[in-house]
Amino acid sequence: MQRRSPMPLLRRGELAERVGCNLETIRYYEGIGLLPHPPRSLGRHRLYDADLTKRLRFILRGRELGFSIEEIRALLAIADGGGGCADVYALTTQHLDVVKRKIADLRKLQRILSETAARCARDASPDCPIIEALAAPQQG
Amino acid sequence: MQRRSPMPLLRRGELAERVGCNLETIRYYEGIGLLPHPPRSLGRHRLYDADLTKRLRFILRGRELGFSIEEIRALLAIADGGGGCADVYALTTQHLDVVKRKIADLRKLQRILSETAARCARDASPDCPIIEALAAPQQG
DNA sequence: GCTACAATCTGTAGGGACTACAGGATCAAG
DNA sequence: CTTGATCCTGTAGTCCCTACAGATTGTAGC
Repeated sequence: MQRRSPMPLLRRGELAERVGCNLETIRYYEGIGLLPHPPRSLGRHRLYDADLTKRLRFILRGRELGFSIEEIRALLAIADGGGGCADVYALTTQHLDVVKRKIADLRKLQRILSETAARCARDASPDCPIIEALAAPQQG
Repeated sequence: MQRRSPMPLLRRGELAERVGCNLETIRYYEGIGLLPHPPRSLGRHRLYDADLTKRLRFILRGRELGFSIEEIRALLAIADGGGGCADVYALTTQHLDVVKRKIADLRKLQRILSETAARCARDASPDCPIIEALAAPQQG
């Protein structure tokens, strides 16, 4: 059990910098109950240990991966509860579908954007193909 | 010039249904100055012609493609001004970069999600690989 | 110990892009 | 002419933060 100060209790600003988020975001997550109330210093300053840091990283990671706050709340509940890997699996594959659809949409968008940009004369001509493309969605 | 009633002036609800958006969205776009004030009926009900419908479609299409309201405002200004295809090109390619980055991120996410989901035992075991993956981002 | 100055505390307001609601007026059909 | 759907207006709520103001600590130098 190596407990030789692996982390010397961070304050909010330090934690924010370490995990790479806005420091108000931390307070926000505490406010909505994703992050538990941390212990405080004598002067009521929040103090974060490794566990809380890990939990915050979990939340941020989930957000980064596109999970909603409520989805993350569910994941955390399962993680806290210990069991229910099946639930996590369901949540994840469900989310995976959303991600796949999003990628497909963006790829279509990319194609449209680059095609129209390629056709663009890049001059001051009044008939811009990009504008046309935006104006006429799918009129066959 | 075939002006034999190509469209018989739509009211807000009809327009919303036709273009496929929430009817409050139309009023919102009018409020922020993307959509001009339409003519009204005797009883102050908004009446939309083909031009306004087209403009709304333009806006919705732009949003769908991920342009921000301000970007669309710029595109519309250029379209209204007539010239400046070069500006449109700049805006589009710039946006294309964002889209490309987003696709790359989502692909990475997709890989992570499907890999972890595949490793998931789908039982009630306490050590869920998905939870682990979320908890430990990139600790080498 | 005292003085600066940075960091944190609190509550609350703002932002982007909508969406919903309440209470009243108008429209189209019967 | 009445009924029920639609529309009007202004305003409040949603989601997920982000920023600000004014007061309070924490800390480093002297």
